[in-house]
Amino acid sequence: MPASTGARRRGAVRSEEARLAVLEATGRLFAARGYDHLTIEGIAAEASVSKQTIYRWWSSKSAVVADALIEDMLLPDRPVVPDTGDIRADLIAWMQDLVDLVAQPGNDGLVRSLVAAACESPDIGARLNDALGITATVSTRIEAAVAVGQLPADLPVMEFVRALVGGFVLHSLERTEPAPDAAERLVRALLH
Amino acid sequence: MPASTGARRRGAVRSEEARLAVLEATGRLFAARGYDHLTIEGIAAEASVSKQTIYRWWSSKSAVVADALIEDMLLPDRPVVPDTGDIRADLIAWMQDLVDLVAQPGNDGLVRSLVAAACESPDIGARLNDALGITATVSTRIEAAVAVGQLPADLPVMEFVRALVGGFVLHSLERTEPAPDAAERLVRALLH
DNA sequence: CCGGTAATTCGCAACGGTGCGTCCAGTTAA
DNA sequence: TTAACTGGACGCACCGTTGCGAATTACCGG
Repeated sequence: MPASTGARRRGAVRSEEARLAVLEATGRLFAARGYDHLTIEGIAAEASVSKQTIYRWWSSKSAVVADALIEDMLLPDRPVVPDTGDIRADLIAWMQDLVDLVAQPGNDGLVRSLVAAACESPDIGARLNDALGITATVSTRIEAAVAVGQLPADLPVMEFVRALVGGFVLHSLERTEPAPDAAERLVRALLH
Repeated sequence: MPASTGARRRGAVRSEEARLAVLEATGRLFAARGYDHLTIEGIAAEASVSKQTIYRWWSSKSAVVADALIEDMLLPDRPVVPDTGDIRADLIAWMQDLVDLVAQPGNDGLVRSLVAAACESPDIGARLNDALGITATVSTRIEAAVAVGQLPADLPVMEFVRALVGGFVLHSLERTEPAPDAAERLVRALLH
């Protein structure tokens, strides 16, 4: 670790090309076959990189996935919570976007794969909320609703969001065809 | 075909002893090392049973775990939702029991293991709710609260419960020390 | 300024280990 | 007789590690 000052490093420098190839390959395989069928050797082959190059920089499969998650290689464009002033309608619209997203052909196992990864790695678990767009979009929208009095001032925002996303995740784990009004029902369960 | 009378089976019958030994061994190993470190060969050894005997009756690791789940080999005694008449206090008490349960020494990875298993198997996923005691206790308690007017009549009960349990599960995945008032906050997020 | 050397990267290829899922042989029980 | 049992072996996939040669890059002495 040749850090800030003094100890300068000598020798070849890390190949950014290889690094990106690994993360992109991880994203492709993750989407195509899911987290549990992901293997280091498979990633290496897909990225046209040697296995050692992966082991040199990442300690495990979950570390690679965590990095790919950070660099936005795993998830397609995440829905954004709209702000029409009506918090209920906005949350329903957002949840519906989420439902539609995972209903698309290639994305059936996507949530399950993410959750599986989170089960295995604390790093990914901590970022699971972020991955589904919570901090970035939902909680700020909730706080705005609290500010204008649409929601009680003492609402535990973090827990509220967790319940919302958690309900969505549990539903995904059940693998049942989501009802047409699934998004609306889930939001209504929280906003009654 | 081997119906009521007449058509008798020939040959040895399935050993109930072996069947139970497998499920009990699965329960022990699941609690001790978690779902992902569970192996068929490990179960066979722990149960003093040949690997073939497992493959004869179960198609995969997750099938064995699903059966063990059904036969209550995986989870310690599950908390029951009390009924004092105050739905909020009851839910908080139940949720606190749940938090305390997984806070016990051996149980840290229990929820994560269950969720990991649910990710891999539709069978287990469908039963995850049951496993955490939903149908048996929570939803009936909720419906009772609806009946006496403590909760709105049009509350989507199933979704409400999913949100409650989902919030708990997501919190487990984050691996953060639960705050002392975590149970209370989660319930308050749903009951405001 | 130039060439040597040391450090660090990469790719390739192999290693022993573990678990998979299957198969066969022999034994035991309905 | 027939099916379930035990025990052992098989090839396969992937693991995580190691050794090797080649390329790259900094430093250092001429």
